[in-house]
Amino acid sequence: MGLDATDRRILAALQKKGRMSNAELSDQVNLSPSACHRRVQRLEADGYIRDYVALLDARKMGVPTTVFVEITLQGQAEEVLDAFEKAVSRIPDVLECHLMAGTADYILKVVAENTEDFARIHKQYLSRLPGVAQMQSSFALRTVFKTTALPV
Amino acid sequence: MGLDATDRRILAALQKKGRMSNAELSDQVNLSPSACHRRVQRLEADGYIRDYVALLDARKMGVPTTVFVEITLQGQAEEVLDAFEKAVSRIPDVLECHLMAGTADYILKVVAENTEDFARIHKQYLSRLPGVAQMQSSFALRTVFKTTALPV
DNA sequence: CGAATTCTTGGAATATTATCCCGCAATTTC
DNA sequence: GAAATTGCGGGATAATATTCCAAGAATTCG
Repeated sequence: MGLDATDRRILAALQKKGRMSNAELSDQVNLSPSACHRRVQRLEADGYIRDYVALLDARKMGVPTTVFVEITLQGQAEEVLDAFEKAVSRIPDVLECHLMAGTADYILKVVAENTEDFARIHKQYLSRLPGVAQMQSSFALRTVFKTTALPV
Repeated sequence: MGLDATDRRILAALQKKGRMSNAELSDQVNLSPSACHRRVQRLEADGYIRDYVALLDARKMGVPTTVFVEITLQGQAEEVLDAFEKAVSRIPDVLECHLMAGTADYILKVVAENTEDFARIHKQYLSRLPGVAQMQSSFALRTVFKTTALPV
């Protein structure tokens, strides 16, 4: 893959703390600042690091509720899927959309203020999605944990 | 909630590009650099911004496969749940764990290299989780989209 | 085995950026 | 209406990123 142990340590560190200063990072991976900086630039240029983002607190932002929505479409013609995906991608409350194996269905991850707010999202967006045969929503009572850090 | 329109613009921008320089950010939100910086510090201190992280490319990192695992436990005694959650949180390939409403079950989001690798994860970790009555794994064929950005 | 090439390193110089301090203006409070 | 509070912009300074260069290790090739 082209990653040595030092690269992996860099990636592991930046996955946890993306705004770590280069000096601190170079310290953690036992490299001089300039060598470390070069590696980070390479990892960015080669696409291992896709982005740096701020993660917000869902509770503080007023969307503490996560809902998983399983959707079965009426058919699997490509146009049906395309139209569905295009429509889904415009819903701001949907954070993830996965095409699943098996019967042609999707899983969406949706965030909402609460149950009522999800009802609004359902009415306003989900119920209007094209090509839907069946929809089943499952509420998360509590997020036990959640990370964006891939195993390195 | 204590957030005005400028705060929201700051949060929206940092959710997309967490390493934006303060000068660039202040420009986007029509604020002087110093005022903008002060707001960011407040948003961090008040916990609206939880973290800055680097997002890695799952494909490049060799884990292009996402699997959702639904788990039903044998009982809902608190000790059973605690033991289960504690054990799950030690599996590096599990990125998310949610306690779901309804029958006491969980949804896990797992990443793997491929189907075989998921078999390894299943054998090595999932099959050994305590208190499990039933487990059903669903493979994602394709991630249509995925974002960490909450609606602001 | 040795020379040449390539690759990666560390340190120093420079440019960029973050951070803090100050005075000012607007709004609120009494 | 005066005092206090809040948020602003500009400027000084400290921290940080970024680039350049020469030297050392690893690899290739004759």
